[in-house]
Amino acid sequence: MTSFRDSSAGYLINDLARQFANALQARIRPLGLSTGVFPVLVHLWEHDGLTQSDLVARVGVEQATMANTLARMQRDGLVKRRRDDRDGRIQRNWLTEHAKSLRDPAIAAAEEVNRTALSGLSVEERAQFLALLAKAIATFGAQTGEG
Amino acid sequence: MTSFRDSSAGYLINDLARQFANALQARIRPLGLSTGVFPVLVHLWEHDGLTQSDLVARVGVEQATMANTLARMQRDGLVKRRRDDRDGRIQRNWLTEHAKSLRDPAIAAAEEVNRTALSGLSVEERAQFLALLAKAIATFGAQTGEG
DNA sequence: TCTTATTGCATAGCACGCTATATATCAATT
DNA sequence: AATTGATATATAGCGTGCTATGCAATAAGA
Repeated sequence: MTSFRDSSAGYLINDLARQFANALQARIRPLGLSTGVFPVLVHLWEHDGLTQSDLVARVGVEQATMANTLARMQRDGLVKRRRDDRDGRIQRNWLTEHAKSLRDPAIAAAEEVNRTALSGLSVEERAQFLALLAKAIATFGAQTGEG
Repeated sequence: MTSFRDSSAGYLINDLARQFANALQARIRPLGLSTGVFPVLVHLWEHDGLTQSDLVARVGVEQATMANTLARMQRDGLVKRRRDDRDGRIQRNWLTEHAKSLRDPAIAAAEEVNRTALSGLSVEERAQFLALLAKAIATFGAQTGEG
């Protein structure tokens, strides 16, 4: 008698996502980071000076969520925001030196969490898992409006 | 050049979990439900009258999270709480008739979200996906303290 | 030029997760 | 009986997500 929750992808994914978030949180807290800023940093490390709407499109959260996250990041000395001269609506987000210096340890922490989480899977299973995750994200996005 | 985020299980799972939560939220909102109460209801539908600590163990969230969720459910007329006669610390949580009546449409909504999310996967892939999710949850739980 | 979108960002308010801490009740020890 | 410990629940405070709404700056149309 397998109950609903054991065979519900959503139920399982929600569970796993919380475990990931908690594990990552524990490891990056000593760096002064939290889970919400992580994807923002990942994008700014790759391409500094993005606008809020750039980040909204890339990270995939709502605009209001990003506004709050960037406000916290500014408060905590991770980014500085400067208005654009040509377009008074735009603010570009620039990493502080401190935020740049956190890149390597932060990425290392995230990779350690990933390794821990997938340590029970074979190499083939890990590849399958990532592929299936990507596929689910893609089909979901296609269904709900091209996120 | 595959960037960190494309091959990070945590990154992908977090993404997918949000998509699931948003999709479920949209579908159960007309029923007066929200995502946080869903796992609690699933357990109470199977076994009514559980205590808060029962639910904490089963659902896997922290005690404080469950306390808040149950308070909202009581406020919204989904559960009634009665103290145990023999043990004054315990409160058992009983579904209202209204909450019982929501079972079928709520489960149907969740199953529809699951189908939508996995519609791009073959039958074999879906089975693999669920198995890999369960495996990751298990190994993760074993590593971080038998949640 | 004036009006009307559209775009970029902020704010309000809430759900839901967390940690840390308090409180009340029962159990066990002395 | 009094103290100590364990258990059950609540509360405070905050991060991260959401929807809904407001506002300022630019772009487009009349």
